[in-house]
Amino acid sequence: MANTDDPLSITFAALADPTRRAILTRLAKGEATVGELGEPFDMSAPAISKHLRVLEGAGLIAREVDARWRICRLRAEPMHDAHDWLEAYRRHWEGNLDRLVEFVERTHRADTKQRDSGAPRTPRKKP
Amino acid sequence: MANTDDPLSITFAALADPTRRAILTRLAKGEATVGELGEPFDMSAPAISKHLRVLEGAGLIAREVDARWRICRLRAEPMHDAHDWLEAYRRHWEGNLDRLVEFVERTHRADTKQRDSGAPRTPRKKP
DNA sequence: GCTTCAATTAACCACTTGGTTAATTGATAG
DNA sequence: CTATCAATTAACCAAGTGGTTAATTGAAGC
Repeated sequence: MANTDDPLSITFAALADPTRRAILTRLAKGEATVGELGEPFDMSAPAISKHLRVLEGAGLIAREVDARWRICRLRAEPMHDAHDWLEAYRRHWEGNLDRLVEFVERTHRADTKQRDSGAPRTPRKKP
Repeated sequence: MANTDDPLSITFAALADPTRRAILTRLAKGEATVGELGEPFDMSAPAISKHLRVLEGAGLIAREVDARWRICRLRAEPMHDAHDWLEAYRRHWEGNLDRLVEFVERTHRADTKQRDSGAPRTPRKKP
């Protein structure tokens, strides 16, 4: 997920790591220093620093310098777009719509020996 | 994001690519063959095949063999957990709660020369 | 000035990712 | 049997990831 990737890809990529998600969960409870954020993890300080850079690159956290400390805060806005993107698929998991389609499709084929669905793809030629 | 990663990480990682998201969007409209899915992209067939493997590994699609063709279908269930995870942060982006906290915190510090927030982190010792 | 401490940067490593071209598998059509 | 076609696998490559240890920066405290 290079720096040239689109914002949504960068957001999803940043969320695709349990350490980073745990850091965001911690920050949801309030600001924290880098040291405090890294304390729960069996991981070196540079490793935490890199995770924070990824989160900052995704716009999911902001860092502010306070003397020797860097105070991190959650910036949840990018999650909004990710949430919206997923929202569009809600009907597909609610009520198991896709399983229903599959079931109907499967039984139909068993009867008539042909594939079909509500939004049929362009038929392949079998001359 | 190795195969040993947790399901949520695998889901987010699978979504962190615009080609794969476009494939899912296409499949939301109905089943399709691998060839049909790859047609819109300026990309080789093996590249599409790899993307489909990632999506299948995340449980986001299912493939069924039909003669020479592989019919792909959307399986949106894994998105449900991702959506739920993000949902927990809704209040942080709605109403710009985090910006509010930052504002209050910033003005407070300007007045009293000390940092503080609603859920304060453990204070650092400055002996 | 010297030390200590928080954090980052530098350099390195093993592994993954996203793409390529070439070869392979399986089914269909003559 | 042979040719064709959909799709995958194999082998390869450049770049990115997630981690390490060692070195560096910058502010604080005596």
